[in-house]
Amino acid sequence: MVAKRGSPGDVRLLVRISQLYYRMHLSQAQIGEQLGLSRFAVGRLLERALEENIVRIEVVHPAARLVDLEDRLVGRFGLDAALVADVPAASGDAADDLARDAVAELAADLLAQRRPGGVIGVSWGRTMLAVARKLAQGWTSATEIVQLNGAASRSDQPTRVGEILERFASTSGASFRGLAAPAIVGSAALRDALMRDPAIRETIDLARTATTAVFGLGIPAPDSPHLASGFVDEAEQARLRSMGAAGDVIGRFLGADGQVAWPELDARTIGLSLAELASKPLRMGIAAGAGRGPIALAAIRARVLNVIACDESTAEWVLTHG
Amino acid sequence: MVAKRGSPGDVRLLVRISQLYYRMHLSQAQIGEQLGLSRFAVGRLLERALEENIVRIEVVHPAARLVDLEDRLVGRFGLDAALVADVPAASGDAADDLARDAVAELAADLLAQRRPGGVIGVSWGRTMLAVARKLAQGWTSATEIVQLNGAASRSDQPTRVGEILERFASTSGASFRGLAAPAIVGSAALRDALMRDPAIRETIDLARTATTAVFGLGIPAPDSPHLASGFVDEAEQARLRSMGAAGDVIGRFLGADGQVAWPELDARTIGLSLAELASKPLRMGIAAGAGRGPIALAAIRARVLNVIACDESTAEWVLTHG
DNA sequence: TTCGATAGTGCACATATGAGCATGGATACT
DNA sequence: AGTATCCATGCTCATATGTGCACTATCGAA
Repeated sequence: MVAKRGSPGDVRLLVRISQLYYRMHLSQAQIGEQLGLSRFAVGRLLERALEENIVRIEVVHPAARLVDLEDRLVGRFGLDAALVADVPAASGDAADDLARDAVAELAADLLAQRRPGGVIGVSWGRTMLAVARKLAQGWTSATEIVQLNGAASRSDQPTRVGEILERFASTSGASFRGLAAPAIVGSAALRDALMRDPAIRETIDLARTATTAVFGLGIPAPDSPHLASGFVDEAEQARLRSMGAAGDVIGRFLGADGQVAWPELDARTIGLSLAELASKPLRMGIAAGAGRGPIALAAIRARVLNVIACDESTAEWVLTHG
Repeated sequence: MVAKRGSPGDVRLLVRISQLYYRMHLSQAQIGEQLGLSRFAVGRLLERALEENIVRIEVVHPAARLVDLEDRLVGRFGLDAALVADVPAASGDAADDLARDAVAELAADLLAQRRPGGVIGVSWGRTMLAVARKLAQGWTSATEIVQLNGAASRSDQPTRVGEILERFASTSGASFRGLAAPAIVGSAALRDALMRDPAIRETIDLARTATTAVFGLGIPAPDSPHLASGFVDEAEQARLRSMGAAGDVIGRFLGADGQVAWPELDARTIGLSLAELASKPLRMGIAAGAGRGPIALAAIRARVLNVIACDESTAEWVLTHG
C-alpha cells in the first residue's frame, strides 16, 4: 500500500521522485522500477509535484524580465516584434547615450535577422545614427536606401543624415538617395511647391516603394532638430506642446491618441505621410532615452510601426499607460 | 542570420525559448515554427539554457533535505532503505519524545508499505513502543510476532514489552510470543541454562525463523533498561563505556567499529545473536533522540540492519563520521 | 450490506524528445 | 590560396512521455 494522498510519506515520495527525475535524470520508467511503481504512476506523481510546487522551474537570467516585457508589448498591441534593451534606469545625457546604443544594437540585430530586401526607407536623428553605426557588413541584400523625410538644414546640431544613409548603404551594397529638403517649412504652399520639385518628388516616390522603414521616435524638446530648423518659431513650438504633442515620427507630430497633433503643421512637413508609412510591411520605430514613453505609445496606437525597439523604462511606461 | 553564440541577442533567444517551453508549455516543434528554427535547434538551445543556468529546476520542498539525507545513507552504506524524520534540532526530553514519535511514524509507514508476512521479530524499549502505537490496523498479514531478546524484569521503568507485542499482534491479526527472561544475566553459564529452558528455547527458535526484525538502537546511559536490570553493576557499566560501547542492538553492545564491545558481557545476554539478526532479509533499526549517531553507525557497519529510521541529526552524524 | 461516486491504475496509441551521424560552411593556420 | 579543423545543422531512428479510456478498489451514504 502506497502512502495516502496528503500523508507525510506522500510528500516524501513526490520529493524523492522529483529528485530522481530532475536531479539524477532517470527516466520515469527507471524510477518506477526502482520504487515499484508503474511509469504512469511516476508521470502522474511528477505532474503533481509540479502542481504542488514541490518542484520549481524558473527562468532566472536577468534578461528574462526584458523578454517578458517584449512578449507583453507584442501581445497587448498586436505588434510583429518588440525589442527591449537592458539599460540601467539612470537619467542624464550619458545614460541616454548608453540607452541609445543598447537599443540601436538590438534594432540592428533584428534587421540583420530579417534581412529585408528591396528598398529600405530611413529617417535620421541621433538614434538612427546609432543604429547605422551598429550595422554589420552584409546585414541585408537591399538594393536601395532612401531618406523618408526632410532634414533640417539649419539645425545647430548636424543631423548627420549623410552618414546615416552612407552607412546603411555601404554595409549592404545598396545605393542610397537623400531628400534634399528641410523637415518642416514655413507654409503648406511652400511644402507643396517643394514636393513638386522633380528631385524631391523622385525621392519621395522611391520612399513610397520601400517595403521596410526604420525610424526614430522623437520628443518635442526645444533642441529637437526638427523644431530647431528655423521654420518653427518658439511660439509655434509652445503651441505644439500645449496641443499635447507626444513627439514625432518622421517629422510628423502625434498626440497621445496617435492622431496628428496639429494638422496645419503636418501640412508643412516634407516626407512620406504617416498613412503611407503605416502601409509598409516592416516598419520599425526606435525609442531610446528618457521621456519617450508617450510618443512610443502614440506611434503604436497610430500603427505607424509594427516593430518597436526601446529601453526598459519606455516599455514599462507604455505597458502601464496603454 | 541568427545571433552568434555569446552575443547579447543569443542570451535573449535562450531566455525566450526557455519561457515558451517551460512557462507556456509549447512543444519544441511549435517554438521552432514560431521562431523560424528547426526543432533540433530549439532542443539544443534548451539544453544550453540549462547548462548556462538560464533555467533553474529545483526541488524546493523542505522535505527535500531529508530525502537527500536518506539517499546518501542508502548510497554510502548500501542499505535497503533509510528514513530520516523531519525533527527540529532541539535537545531535552521533550524534543527526544517528539523525535521518537516522528521516526516511529516513518518506521510504521515503511512497515505498512512493505507488508512483511510470516514471523516478525521485535525488540522493546521506548522507541519500539512508539512504533507499536503508530501501527495502523491491518498493516501486515504476518502470522506471528516474536520477541527477539530478553526484557529487564527489575527495571525501574516498565519496559512495556507486553504492550508492544500486543499492539504489533492486534493490529495485524497475528499471534504473539514473548520471551520470559532477563536481557542480561549474571554469568554465561546462567545464560546458557536459561536458553535451554524449553519455553525460552521455543521462543528463540521462533525468532530464528522470523524474516523481518524491528528493533531500537539504544545508548549505554545509566538509566538504560538493559543496564538497570540488576545483573550489570555500576563497575561493569563503567567498564562497558570505557571499552567504547556505542550502544546496543537487541541488548548486545557494539563498539564504534560494529564489533561486539565486550564479548564476555555478550555471552551473558539472552536473545537472538547479532549474526542471526544480520541474516534476516528485512531488519529495521530505529534510532531516535540525541546521541544515537555512534550506535547507528556501529549497527550499520555490523550490517545488523538494512533499513534505518532515524532523525535528521543522527543521519547527519552518521554521514559525517562514517 | 449494497450501491454509487470517486480516485487511482495500467494500457494502447499518439506525440515529443534525444542520440548519433553525415554534411556543409566558416575559421584558422600554413 | 589551399587545407585541416571545428561547429552548427538537419536527418533518421530509438526512446521517453502524455492522453484518453476502460477497469477496479475504496469509501461513504442509504
